[in-house]
Amino acid sequence: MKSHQELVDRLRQNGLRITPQRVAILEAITDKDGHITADEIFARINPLFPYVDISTVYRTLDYLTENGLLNVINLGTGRAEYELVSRPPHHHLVCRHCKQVISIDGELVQPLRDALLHQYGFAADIRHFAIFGLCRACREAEDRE
Amino acid sequence: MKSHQELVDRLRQNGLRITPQRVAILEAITDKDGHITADEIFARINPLFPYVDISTVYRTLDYLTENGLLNVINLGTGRAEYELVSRPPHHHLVCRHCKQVISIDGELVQPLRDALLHQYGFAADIRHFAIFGLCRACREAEDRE
DNA sequence: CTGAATGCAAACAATTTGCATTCAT
DNA sequence: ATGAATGCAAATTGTTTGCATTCAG
Repeated sequence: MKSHQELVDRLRQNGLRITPQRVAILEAITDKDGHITADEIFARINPLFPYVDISTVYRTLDYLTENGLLNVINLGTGRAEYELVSRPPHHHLVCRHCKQVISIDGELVQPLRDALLHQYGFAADIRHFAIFGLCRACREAEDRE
Repeated sequence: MKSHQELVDRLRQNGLRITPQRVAILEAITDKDGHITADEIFARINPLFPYVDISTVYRTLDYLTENGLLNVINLGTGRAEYELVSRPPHHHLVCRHCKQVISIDGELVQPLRDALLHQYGFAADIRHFAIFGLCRACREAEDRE
């Protein structure tokens, strides 16, 4: 659980510009503490700062991603999800039936990462790992049919 | 390498309707032999059958997916990719820098699948596996900076 | 013949862009 | 003061939908 203040400090340290919009957006992200979409951020911010435009949200998300504060994840929902880089390593199991996203920790995936690195020279990004499939509940429901 | 004829036969067997559009779309998919996007299909078909509409392409892709002939993959490119279910199990390594997609075979991932199934009851879809990261070339280029 | 599939045009949703204005440094 | 960031409106891109017409079975 990182406060947005720490992140603002980090922006400042890197010589990046700090604007009220950026602070508000970081706040929305740290509040949610997980992955969040652009329009979710917009929805949270809008009541408090009605003048902030959705395009600013997108631009800021790009900016924060480029500067290493955020990761983008694409979970096949049709909209990009953003999360703090600082979150502990974990992965996403996306149920293709109920669309539920289960977070699991990074350990399980370590052997696979090693294998990919050795055999393909591919450095799997430990934070962009999305695994699609069927969760237990949906699998059981499907068997019952 | 599956001919589109086999697939048309399969449609027929399942009592699904066969139209010239559907045949053309299947043909485009088997020709490409890999993953393909809706507009790629459209681009291939259009010169030959100019009357085929992009909406028909999308509807057909949905239809073929629902009926188990195709898989949808979302590789974070902003557009959905489709591929034949009949392709041997494999996965996609997506380079977040050069956007290259590397296909690897299914073996490597087997241990992880087993672990997910046992520990989380999650049946990872062996065909929808997308792994994001940095390919060798881009990693080396980045180190050099 | 009958319902399913198509073409067309129009609607949508997510995201991006051009440009004049405002603001952080 | 100067270039970067913003708001606004409009454009783009990928995808979906309503509806009258056509076609496969």
